[in-house]
Amino acid sequence: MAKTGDAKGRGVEAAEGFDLQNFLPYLLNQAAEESSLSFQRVYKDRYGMLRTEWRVLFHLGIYGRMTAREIGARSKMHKTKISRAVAKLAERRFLTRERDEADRRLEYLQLTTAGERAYRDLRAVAVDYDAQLVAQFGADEVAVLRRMLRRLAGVVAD
Amino acid sequence: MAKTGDAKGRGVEAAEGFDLQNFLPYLLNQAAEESSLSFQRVYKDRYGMLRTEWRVLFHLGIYGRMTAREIGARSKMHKTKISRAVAKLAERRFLTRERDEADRRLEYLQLTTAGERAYRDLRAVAVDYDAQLVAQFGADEVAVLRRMLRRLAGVVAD
DNA sequence: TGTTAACAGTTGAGTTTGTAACTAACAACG
DNA sequence: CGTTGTTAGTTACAAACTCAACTGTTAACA
Repeated sequence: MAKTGDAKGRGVEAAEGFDLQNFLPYLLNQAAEESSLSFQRVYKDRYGMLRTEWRVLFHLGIYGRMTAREIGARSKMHKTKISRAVAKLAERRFLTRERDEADRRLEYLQLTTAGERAYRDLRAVAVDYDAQLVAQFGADEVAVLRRMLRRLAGVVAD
Repeated sequence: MAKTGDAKGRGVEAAEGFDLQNFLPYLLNQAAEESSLSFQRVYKDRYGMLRTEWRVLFHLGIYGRMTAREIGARSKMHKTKISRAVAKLAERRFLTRERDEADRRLEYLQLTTAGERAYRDLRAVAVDYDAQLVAQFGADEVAVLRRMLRRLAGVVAD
């Protein structure tokens, strides 16, 4: 009963009512990409960092000394990405690696002074940027948004 | 006045109150990635498609015959990604390419019967999956979410 | 018209990512 | 102890992405 009269001109049953712009995975990706752009420019241009790298930097900046495994557990990033990000950050002297002598598989990562400086700098940018993103909505709306996103992201605790 | 007494144990000023889990670009990425996973498994396992490919497929399925340029304008995907996705879909006989004789730079893309079949199959999965994602929230909440995401994605009209 | 700019789409080189296999170390249990 | 399994982290290779340069075509306008 759908009005699919003009299959040529209008596309295959647009009338069946599937809207890509409302498909959550697609919509989330679009929003995520768009909202990452400006911040990406900063960490990329200012520090030559990749997304994985600022994430590792922030994890260490926020939560302090921890192992790659813990970063993986918190962020759900794959361990190879973390491994490579850590290698780059270490090379740039943004963090130090310290072997755990009790369990020599583990390596504790910690920001150096330079790493902390970079973290604080980027954190300030992030705070401003987030505020700017949030400013276009009401506080209650933002609370709803954050709660739903956390749920969709599968964040249980922290 | 922030209680940063245990810099070693707690990390660098967690007290300054920056929470990665609330930073919108990060949170959006987490939610987007997580929510894409199940659907990705379907188009990947069932059709060996990449994300760009199902997107192109859906654009043609929903909106009908159009050029690569139009797909790019709607989806904000880079033209090289689209070019390669189109090449793959054409190779699999999911779409046909037709040169515009009035402006020979343009090429109209259109799904074949096989392409349409794949589109309908995946659309059905997408509809179910979206419903399932949405089911865990209230209808009003979802409306708020979608509106905010569209805004963040920079969707003006359509 | 002839020249220059702009546009649609493709290709190639270098970079980043994903997958699987790998090393090194610990754990469990006979 | 010694075998087997598991874990933390790395590496190798292939797939995918990015960016810039390219082809072919149309538009602008002197």
